[in-house]
Amino acid sequence: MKEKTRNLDPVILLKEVGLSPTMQRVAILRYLLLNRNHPTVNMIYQDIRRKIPTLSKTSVYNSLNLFRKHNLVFTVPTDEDEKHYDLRLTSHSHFICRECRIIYDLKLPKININDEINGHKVEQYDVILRGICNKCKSKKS
Amino acid sequence: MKEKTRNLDPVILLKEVGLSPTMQRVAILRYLLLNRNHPTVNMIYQDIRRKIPTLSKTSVYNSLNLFRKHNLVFTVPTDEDEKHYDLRLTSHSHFICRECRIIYDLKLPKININDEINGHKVEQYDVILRGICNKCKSKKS
DNA sequence: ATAGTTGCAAAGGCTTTGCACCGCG
DNA sequence: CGCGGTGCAAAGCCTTTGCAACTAT
Repeated sequence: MKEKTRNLDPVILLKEVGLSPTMQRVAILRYLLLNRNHPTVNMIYQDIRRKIPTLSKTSVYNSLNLFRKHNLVFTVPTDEDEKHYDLRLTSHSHFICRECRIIYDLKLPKININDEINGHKVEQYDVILRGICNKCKSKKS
Repeated sequence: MKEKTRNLDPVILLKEVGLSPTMQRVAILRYLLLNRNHPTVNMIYQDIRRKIPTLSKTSVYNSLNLFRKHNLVFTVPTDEDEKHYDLRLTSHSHFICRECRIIYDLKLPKININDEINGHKVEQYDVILRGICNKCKSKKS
């Protein structure tokens, strides 16, 4: 089975869902395309501000919430206060290190989920693994 | 394979992990034992306040954070702002309705996760399903 | 003109922190 | 007395909202 390939140009992605590709939006979406690091609003803001010094945090929030409505980005379900954003161009799981809090992408064998479970209509699922990542493990020894 | 049965007495549970069973802590833990509804701090607070009117929200926070440190309770990874608490006496998954935001427990076939993936030490995993629950589905029709 | 965007400032909401008080060994 | 636990008040953050200025069609 082949993953559907999607266009990786932020401008085209935005147009596809009917959003005007403003400088800010393109920059934010491009950041997400280039940095697959599940960033927080602040990480995105701090980075793009170097190129667009007038960028406001509000616009980052606005854009990301818009992107979410259009299923361009998703949030990684964590138990942290800050939201972490994710593109999901391919289906994958996440490993969260309880030491350094870094979120790693993981390719797990797909699990079979019915479209309907206990009468609930299932649209999406996430698998989150937790533990100690390899870097933190070696730091300790 | 049999699930390990655990004592369901809040006092004993607290003592087992070395926490003194104060009135507040017992009440909070008992609430979680009796109400498997993935409550927020506020839900717990509002309920117990009826019996212990002097209870403070701070104490609810203090207790729950303590319980978490001792692995008595966990938080359900959602993308909401309020944390939802869960006991996990048995391993189960969660279904979150994107309409009413209710979190349902789900018994899914266990998935096989290695203790180590990509060099990361896996200690725990969560499966979160999302969609529309049966109640909200029928409301719409 | 008109609708859509941006960004500052303020508000809102959840959680943590500081600290005084209380109770119990 | 000393220690742990509680709870009020305040602070801290993340996020949203209100709104005025701006842009582009």
